[in-house]
Amino acid sequence: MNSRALLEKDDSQYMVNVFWQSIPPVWQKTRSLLHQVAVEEFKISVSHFHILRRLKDGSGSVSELSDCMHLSRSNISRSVNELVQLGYVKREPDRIDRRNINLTLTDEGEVVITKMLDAIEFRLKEKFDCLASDEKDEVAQGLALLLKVFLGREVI
Amino acid sequence: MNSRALLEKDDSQYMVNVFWQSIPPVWQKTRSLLHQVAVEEFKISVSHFHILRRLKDGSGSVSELSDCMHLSRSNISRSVNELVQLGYVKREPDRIDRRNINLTLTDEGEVVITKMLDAIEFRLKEKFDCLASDEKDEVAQGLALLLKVFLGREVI
DNA sequence: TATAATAGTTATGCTTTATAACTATTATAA
DNA sequence: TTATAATAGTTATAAAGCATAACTATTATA
Repeated sequence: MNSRALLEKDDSQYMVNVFWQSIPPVWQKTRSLLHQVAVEEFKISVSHFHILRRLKDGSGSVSELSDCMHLSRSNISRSVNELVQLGYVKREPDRIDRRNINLTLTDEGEVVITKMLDAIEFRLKEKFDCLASDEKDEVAQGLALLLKVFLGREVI
Repeated sequence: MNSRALLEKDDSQYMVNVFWQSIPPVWQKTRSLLHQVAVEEFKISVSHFHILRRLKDGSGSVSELSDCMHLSRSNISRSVNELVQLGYVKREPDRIDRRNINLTLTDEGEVVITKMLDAIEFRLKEKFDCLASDEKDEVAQGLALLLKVFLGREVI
């Protein structure tokens, strides 16, 4: 089917169609991928994986994680506790404001999340390498725009 | 930042970055939207919503839903049971192969899922209407390619 | 200084999901 | 044909995920 023709006919209706056909299945596939790596290979939950992933780029707090992951603080708190017991995360109370507890990865946590991200990247690259260079560009531009319109955020 | 420059440097690495930055947040936003409409407005679960959405385009079975939704048959079976009790879905045993039970929407189910999809479409269009026409085109093309490379499927 | 706000934790229960055991029906292979 | 396997669906059970509310400790503010 010629998407151009449809776009000219009713842009937004077509967008909605494309949205339903792509976003949910792509996410399901992604979630299944994360599940394979996190749960089956590394024996932690997908939620744990996301926490480690966020902490990889620097430190964080329960509240910050709660905000960006859209989960309640109580759940993050419990998950963090489990990650601490696994030896992947350490808590360090802030000396200035003692309400804050800073979360950082341990060396072991760093190793584990790096391995997991590598495993996932490997599989993602396998998929993306099937695309021509200009097609990759199109996907990247499309996703960047989607992010902008959906969340008012730019790709860094 | 100039994405073009990055693309020329290392296409797939950049793709993976874009992927992590866009897909999970976009999906979280989407899920939150579905939750608002399905759970808060229409008092059914997001999973129920997806079942009704699949059944809207024709009939289906527990196994088919299980496959495409990546959920176990037992869960689909229970969910379908709840939807039957709500009066949104009806079961019709197949006369040829009596193992199969055909699932279709009732009139009420049809009305409800149509209302829900309209509500969601309204909000999606609100977002997409902020894009210029050529930008919509870019998003649609990007998502179509993503679908193709990710799931080997074409947008209909 | 009393009150409110913030950060985090713990306790509880509901929802979602997976696994396993089961029935009923149809396909297949000896 | 008959015994076995495969398929479709259901039910039971338990585990994981998640939200709400109640709580402690600390800091801000009125």
